[in-house]
Amino acid sequence: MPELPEVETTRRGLAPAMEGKAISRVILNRPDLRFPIQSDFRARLAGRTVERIDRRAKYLLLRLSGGDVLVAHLGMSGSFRIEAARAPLATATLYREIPRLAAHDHVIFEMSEGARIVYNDPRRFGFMFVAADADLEHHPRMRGIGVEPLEPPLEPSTLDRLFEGAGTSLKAALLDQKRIAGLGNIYVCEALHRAGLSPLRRAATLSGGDQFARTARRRLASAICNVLSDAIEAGGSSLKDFSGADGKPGYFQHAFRVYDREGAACPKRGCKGAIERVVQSGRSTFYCRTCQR
DNA sequence: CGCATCCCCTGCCTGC
DNA sequence: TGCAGGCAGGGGATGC
Repeated sequence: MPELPEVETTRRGLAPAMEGKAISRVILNRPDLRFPIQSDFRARLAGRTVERIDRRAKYLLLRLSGGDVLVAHLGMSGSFRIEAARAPLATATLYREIPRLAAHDHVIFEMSEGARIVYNDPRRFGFMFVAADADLEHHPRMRGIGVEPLEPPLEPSTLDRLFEGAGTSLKAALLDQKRIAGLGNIYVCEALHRAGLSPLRRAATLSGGDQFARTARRRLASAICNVLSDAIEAGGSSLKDFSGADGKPGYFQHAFRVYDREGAACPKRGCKGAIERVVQSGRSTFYCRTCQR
């Protein structure tokens, strides 16, 4: 589910529920997600105020008072939901209301004002950890992450540098988080179709000074920025069950031009081709061989 | 070093 | 209806 637009949608949904508010307690329903959860995870969060929520690549960064940062990655199936504070019962409360747990609710953040932020992740490819904010850029999981494609907007000259000497396919190069951060399988396929470039082409053919490469870089840089901003504006893509933390599903999946559209007519005006599915480095690629060269 | 392959895990869909 | 197999938005480890 979550590529850059979905993570950004999640960030925007969580911000009003968490920023400026304190975490009173953290509940762990299992000792691990993708990786074991740090033994001091709960203690380092309790009582801290979430000062700001940022995004880097596909990571959410919750900056905490006291100099720590909570880093969360949603993997393939992770999502957050907000359960608003319940109104206090009018008369004496005879029981403590137990919130309903859904399957795969692994981590719950209780906020001081009563709201609960629930992390759900069926496949458990997601993970979280707490780190000192000052060391974050040296952290093994954060080190080496590539450029952010939107802020500032990706430049053709950056693509020139990133693809120089790359022996791999354009598709694989764009999926590589060490080059550009935040693209995943959907948005790479969509960006390449918008740019009219074949995912099978060698990435290095976009580097250098010849006319084709210069044009291709310009088209690709624009296509990447445009598809990501369009998707963010649509609240991301909801394939199965993704929804932003506010509970609203995204609707960018209706704007897919190639992803998961094998056999459909190519949507490009005037193109008579059809969308094909091929496998590259073990993952599906959708493209039109007629207009993507 | 770069690249392909396999693997982690659960759920859903297809075909038999 | 049940079951096996394939596939899924990510990315880390391994081996060539």
